[in-house]
Amino acid sequence: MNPKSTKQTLGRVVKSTEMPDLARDFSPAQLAKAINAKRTGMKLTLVDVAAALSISKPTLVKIEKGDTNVKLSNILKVMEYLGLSFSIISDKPSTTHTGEISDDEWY
Amino acid sequence: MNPKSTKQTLGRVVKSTEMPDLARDFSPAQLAKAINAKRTGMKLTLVDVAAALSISKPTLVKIEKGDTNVKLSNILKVMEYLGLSFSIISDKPSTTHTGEISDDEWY
DNA sequence: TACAAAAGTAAATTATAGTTAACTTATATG
DNA sequence: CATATAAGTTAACTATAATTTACTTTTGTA
Repeated sequence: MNPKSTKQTLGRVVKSTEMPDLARDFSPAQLAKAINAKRTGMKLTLVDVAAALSISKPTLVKIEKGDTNVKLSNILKVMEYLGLSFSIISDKPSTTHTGEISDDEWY
Repeated sequence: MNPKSTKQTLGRVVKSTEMPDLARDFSPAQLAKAINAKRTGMKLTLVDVAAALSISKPTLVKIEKGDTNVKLSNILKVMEYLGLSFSIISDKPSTTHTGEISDDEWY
């Protein structure tokens, strides 16, 4: 029941390639899914994107499989092209200081 | 005036190595700064971290200089070790759908 | 200011990511 | 089904990231 590849929405079953929940904690697999979902959602082929960014198809495939043995620069190219970006999260909930800031207590 | 390396906080000037504003739009330079700020804030040396993660010091330096010609796996090792993580952002503000989801309109 | 520890750089070598080209499944769609 | 288009894989090769070692520079501190 409830396989990841289908979703019930107001009685209508939606088969996807669905956008992963980007609020979740980061994982390479999640990034891969987001990239693949974006690309397919935009109706672009692997060859389209690879050619547009001057990267090879095998590299794009690696990225969409969640392989982390890939240069960051290539991943960023793809993300930017598809309209994805990162934000950086710090474990310790950043304390939203209004008061004094000692020189190295922020972390 | 207002150089990036100092900050006025309730009359006290704080020289840093300051945690970058993680809410800002992502850039490799920002990531580099966050990593360097975390490491130094935690009083760890380049050698400490490099040794703990079995990566070389020159690679760590590249990462902290914002060089993107580095494997994602190495960056993720460092980030995890220091308690940093990514979240993935989609350009188009994700429409917070409650209603119908057509099969490829999410992007 | 001298000493130590950390930061950062450089060059030579090794490991491996990335490329190209060709091929093999898959997925549509006429 | 037959054909086409995209996805995904493979192998040989090239480009370059990563490592090691050693050195230079910076920074902090007794």
